[in-house]
Amino acid sequence: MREYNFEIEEIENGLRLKNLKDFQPSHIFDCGQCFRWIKDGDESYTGVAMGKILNVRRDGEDIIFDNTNMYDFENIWYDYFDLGRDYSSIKNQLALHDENLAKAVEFGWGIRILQQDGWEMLISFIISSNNRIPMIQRAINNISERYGKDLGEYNGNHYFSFPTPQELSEASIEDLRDCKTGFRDKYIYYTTKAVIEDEIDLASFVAMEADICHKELLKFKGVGAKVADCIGLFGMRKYGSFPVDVWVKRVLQEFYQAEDMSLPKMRKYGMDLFGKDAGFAQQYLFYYVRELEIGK
DNA sequence: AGTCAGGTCGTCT
DNA sequence: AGACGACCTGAC
Repeated sequence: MREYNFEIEEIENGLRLKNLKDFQPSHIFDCGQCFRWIKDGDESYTGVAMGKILNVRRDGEDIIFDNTNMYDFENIWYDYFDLGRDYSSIKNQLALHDENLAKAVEFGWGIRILQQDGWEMLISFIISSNNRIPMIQRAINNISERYGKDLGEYNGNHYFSFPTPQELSEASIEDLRDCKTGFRDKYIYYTTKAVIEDEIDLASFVAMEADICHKELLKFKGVGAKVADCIGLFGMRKYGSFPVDVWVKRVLQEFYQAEDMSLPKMRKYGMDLFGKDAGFAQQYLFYYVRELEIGK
């Protein structure tokens, strides 16, 4: 077994993580980075990632991972939850930047940026454009049900993997419209087509230099600056990304004296302001203002 | 009925 | 380069 700076206890059908710092399920799953983790009635979250169903909840000071084992923890969940990163150090650094960021970090103390799948992020964030979270979730769920693999049951519900490019290429534009993707149906269709025909491996984007990665992502239909930044940050480890949506735009205007400038300028403004950790700063700020509806 | 939501695309200066 | 309207969908 590997050595960690927290303790793991194997329990019935899962794991108990003790002394795990900077980890709060609600902060992680509700900070806007993912769409497939749904809160159950018991305050636990169930989601699908890397073809596995996992349930996560807090139990006092501990975190419970249900429906998994040590093997998957070491091979999947450790990296997925970015457990090798020292978030306390990042938070301390950000808190020194300014008062507002300090408050945002305190508010979303348990946020972690998940290391999600690049291909899934590509399609998911295309769907996110000019859309609402419940509808984004529904569309992704429809796509997974119809084109992904049945992963079986957990607590009475069926879960499906997010389809591979090959699997999703079975869908026509009309099929995608039926999944309630709206006008983004053709973006998804042509993006999937491009990935298949040009044999693009989205996982290889992780190794790319951030700027190149961003430019490559912009080549896909339905991917603009904001969506490319989200894909880069959440699916390709580009932590200097600064996705600017309506909320972040408000943040920059409310807290950081930004004028009402264009999106490309806002993006540069944020990246210059926060530097290499801009992506982390963006997440804490986004969660803070959206939860409290600051500036609305 | 009109507006708005994790924006992007196409078209026109 | 930069501005502007259109766009699925459904909830307020």
